[in-house]
Amino acid sequence: MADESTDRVVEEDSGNSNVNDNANDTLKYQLLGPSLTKAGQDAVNQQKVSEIIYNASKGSKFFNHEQERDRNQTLKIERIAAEKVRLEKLDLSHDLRRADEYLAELELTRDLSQYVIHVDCDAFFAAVEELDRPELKTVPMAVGKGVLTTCNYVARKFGIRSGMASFVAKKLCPQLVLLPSNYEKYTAKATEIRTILAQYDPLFESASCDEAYLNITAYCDENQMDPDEAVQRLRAEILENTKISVSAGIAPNAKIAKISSNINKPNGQFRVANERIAVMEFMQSLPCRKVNGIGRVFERELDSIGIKTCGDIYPQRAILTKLFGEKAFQFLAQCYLGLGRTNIEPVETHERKSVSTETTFHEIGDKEELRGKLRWAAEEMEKDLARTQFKSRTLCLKVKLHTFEVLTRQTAPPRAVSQAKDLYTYALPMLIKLEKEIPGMKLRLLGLRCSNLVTTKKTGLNFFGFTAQPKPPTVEPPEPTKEREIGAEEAFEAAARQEVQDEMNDLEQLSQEAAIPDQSIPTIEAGPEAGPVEESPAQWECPICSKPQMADDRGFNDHVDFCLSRQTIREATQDTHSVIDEPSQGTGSRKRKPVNPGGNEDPRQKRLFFR
DNA sequence: GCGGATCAC
DNA sequence: TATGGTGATCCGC
Repeated sequence: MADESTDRVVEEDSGNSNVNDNANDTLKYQLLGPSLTKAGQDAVNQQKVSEIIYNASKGSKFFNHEQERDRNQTLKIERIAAEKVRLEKLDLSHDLRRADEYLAELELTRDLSQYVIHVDCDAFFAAVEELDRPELKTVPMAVGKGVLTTCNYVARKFGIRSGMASFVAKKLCPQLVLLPSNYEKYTAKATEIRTILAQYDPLFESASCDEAYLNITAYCDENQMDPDEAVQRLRAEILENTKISVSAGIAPNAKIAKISSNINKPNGQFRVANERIAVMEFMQSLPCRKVNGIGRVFERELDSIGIKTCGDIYPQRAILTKLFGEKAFQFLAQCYLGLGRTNIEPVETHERKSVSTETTFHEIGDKEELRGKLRWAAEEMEKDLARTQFKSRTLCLKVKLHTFEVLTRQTAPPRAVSQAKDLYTYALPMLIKLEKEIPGMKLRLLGLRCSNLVTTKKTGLNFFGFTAQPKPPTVEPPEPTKEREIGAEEAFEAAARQEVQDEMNDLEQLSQEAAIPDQSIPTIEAGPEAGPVEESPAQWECPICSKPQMADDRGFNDHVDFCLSRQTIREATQDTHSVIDEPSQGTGSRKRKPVNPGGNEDPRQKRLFFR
């Protein structure tokens, strides 16, 4: 059976013009940027836009790099297509049975009892700017320098999109108005919106600055309201109170809600009913690219084996694991069935895994100047680590060459680090090594990333009041006062001396593969070696609700904000049910199953849950 | 565990 | 003239 259907697809596939017929087609598609399939592009002559972008980019280093990437992807895709042909000559009955068993297993996890919605602000940054300057509503306008972060719907008619280089956008539309971004303003507006969201689901989940997931099952129950009606009300309330228009998707799970919020954008909503048949039909004709987690590359790979829509996944199910791996198979199986998570939870409950900082600059080859950039990155990282209250056991240096090629090198300092001078000291040898590997190295970006994080926060109780760890977690002792009093300049001079030492030893070190810095570096002070990585998520007591809280500094979603807005709501609405006051009683106020059917929501974004 | 690649926003 | 920053995951080695 699988053989029959896959054969059919092969034949259909031979006429596919998207894949290999014209190498420039895929490159042009690539150059159009990632947001092509998003909303607002219907009226655009995509062919013409593509030509303009292509010509504006042609010959640049960026273009050459994209071309190179495109070539590699094309090669990979050819291998995949050839492998498919090879596989289909084999006996696939075992793989087919295994796939079907997995699908049957997944089917058992289907949960149609919840109303999950995804709320997405329409052209958010641009919309906020238009509130201050209404005259911009009727002209093409975008926010961002160098690269656009957002543009209004007038600009989209010209083929302009977020993520586009502004000089390219100007070619598409010379009269485009460009505004610098003002994140404080957007944050303030986002807070207003979240205040309203909390009334519909106090445990809503901010997906980003301008997006959120809500589970409105309880709200609908309590208010005897249809989900469509509830969302109409929610959107009207947001528009009235904040003057921001939002779109929404309503579905049995987050994955479909997310897709649905784009369907009637802007200022619209779309619902997929909580019925198996409705879900299956919706997925059947849905282009894979619409699913969160399937980007331009995976889209091309799937296309090359005849999968364009989620419905196309089924006939190919027997070969997916061998072609793309187990994770991808499981993910695609969930796409086909239209499964997704239903447990929506505040983002504070997620555990941070890394902190990073990076900047792009004009091409730099001068070694001293590059050290200056590294120093700056180290200083930024120190601030970020202080803000997030972490130390790091793994330090990663990221550079982008003038050719746009990206390289990373990581190292594990002998102990967790957080101070700029330490970060600099341990990152510098990696930079030096790269300079030796790449003679005449010229960079356009340099950054640092810290992972394997160790919290410096006081330990306590987690969100639900359980102790976070069986053993008392290690807490980094405060730095000795002596260290604190050393000024940054002084510290860097010390690091610079170390650098000279490093460079003197460099040849020998390299020959022994010993890019490990001298461990007698002044800053390393006693203190117990950090034991097992501190993972306690609960760190501080909320000044509003006096409950121990998960720590996470992500501004938009911080708990205090949440509590404050909840207080405001309660004052305004005489809210009496307020089960959210008692987070320790369970999974919150919602009537819903706490389980996550088929937790593998996204091939590249693992969700984190309470332990 | 490391480095490259992909993805989202 | 000129193409971003942050965080996360997966894969092959």
